Amino acid sequence: MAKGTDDTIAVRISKVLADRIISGAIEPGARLRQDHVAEEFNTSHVPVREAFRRLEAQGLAVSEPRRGVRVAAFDLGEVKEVAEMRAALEVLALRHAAPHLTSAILDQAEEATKAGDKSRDVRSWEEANRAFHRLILAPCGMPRLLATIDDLHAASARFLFAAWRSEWETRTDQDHRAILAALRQGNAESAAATLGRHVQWIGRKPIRTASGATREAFAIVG
Amino acid sequence: MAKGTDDTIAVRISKVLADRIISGAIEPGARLRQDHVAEEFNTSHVPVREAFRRLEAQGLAVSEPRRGVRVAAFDLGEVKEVAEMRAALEVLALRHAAPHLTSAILDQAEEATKAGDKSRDVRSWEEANRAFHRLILAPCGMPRLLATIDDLHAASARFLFAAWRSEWETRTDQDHRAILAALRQGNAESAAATLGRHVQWIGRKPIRTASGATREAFAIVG
DNA sequence: AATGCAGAAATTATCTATAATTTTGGATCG
DNA sequence: CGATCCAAAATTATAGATAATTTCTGCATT
Repeated sequence: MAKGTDDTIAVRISKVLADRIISGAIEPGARLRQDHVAEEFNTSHVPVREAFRRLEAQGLAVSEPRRGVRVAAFDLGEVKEVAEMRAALEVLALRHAAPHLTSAILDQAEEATKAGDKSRDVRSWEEANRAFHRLILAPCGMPRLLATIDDLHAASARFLFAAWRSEWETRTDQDHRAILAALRQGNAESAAATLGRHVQWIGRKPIRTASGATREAFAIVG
Repeated sequence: MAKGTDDTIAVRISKVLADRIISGAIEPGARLRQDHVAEEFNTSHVPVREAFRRLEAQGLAVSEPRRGVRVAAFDLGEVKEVAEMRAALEVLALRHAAPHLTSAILDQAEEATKAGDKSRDVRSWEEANRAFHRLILAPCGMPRLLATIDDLHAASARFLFAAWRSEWETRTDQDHRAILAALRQGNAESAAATLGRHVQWIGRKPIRTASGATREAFAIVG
């Protein structure tokens, strides 16, 4: 992964901050103070502000004019919303990608699935899962659609990490295998239908809050 | 239309530029020079750069690091892509909005349809059409989905204005009426199906290029 | 005539400084 | 004791200036 030495400073900052927000290192609702960030990266606040605009566009931060920018909050409603948007858009992408899928690509996707099944922590499972989806969708050749899906995946990952902060139980992903089987048989519609259901699978999990009470956490697990 | 006096300057600039790009006042591929824009708006270039980031996020501009930003180009492929994304997402939004639609809203939507049918120029037709879609979709209560659909509408409008720069023939929108009728009968699925087909209706039109040759122009007409 | 190089001009990216706004802490008053 | 208001501090927004990069232009060379 090229760390983009030719990237502008603003892009580099936005990538680092995006990673922190997604991983949960910065809490939802936390303020992002431009001077603090600027100091950390040894820059002025101007590129920091541009980085904030990028995060805003991705839906990872929200800004109120003259009141600063803070990490976007999210609730069960947004988890559902993202799941449904992903279902609609990934199905569309897969329908267009299917004719261009080679067995080489499908083999790679199978490898990604196996890697996910073997993962012993959320982070590597998420990475493998994202790789699977990207592999089978990328050949659709629709850049705008893929960019939108990427942003939704970032949001999904955030929900996931918020719920399964550390514990993770390995599980074999039957959906991924069913999708691959259907694609190998040239049955794009069946694959798309499974994918549509798959990404709407919302996992539930009780987590302990800081105050000691327990509440349910939700995340897209597909 | 609140011109947002409390908006930040960057937001104001981005709105004006977005309007120019959508209307075709600035050609696709044209460079956006920050100092020139800054001079025009009597500001420094810093808010201009932030405005550029916003346009980029909306897909109206593309930027290459250290080489500046230019108005995004588009081709038939992207017109189709946007049409399909709109179909997928607007159908989703309508399914969620349907239970919350009141007859008052549907009446307003019918007014918008009539206004569109009476329009004698592209600009006012587009405005009425957008109002119709927004009215029936907004009650879905999914802010992220609505924001994405808005961006797609902006892109659609751009395609439309590029093709039908001035001439426009009035026509009665049967699809809008069919959608409203289905919604009034509580048949959300039928309305959604019609909407899905409706926004994928791509108009074709021969236009004369600067060099005198004719080529086909395409636009989403729904 | 085409190609390549050098210097100039233009443009972008960043930094430092200033102005404006909001938040906060504390003192005063009801 | 609590609410309100004012002043100080913190933070954001913008401006003006500087450094670095790219693009342009003209001239020399093949």
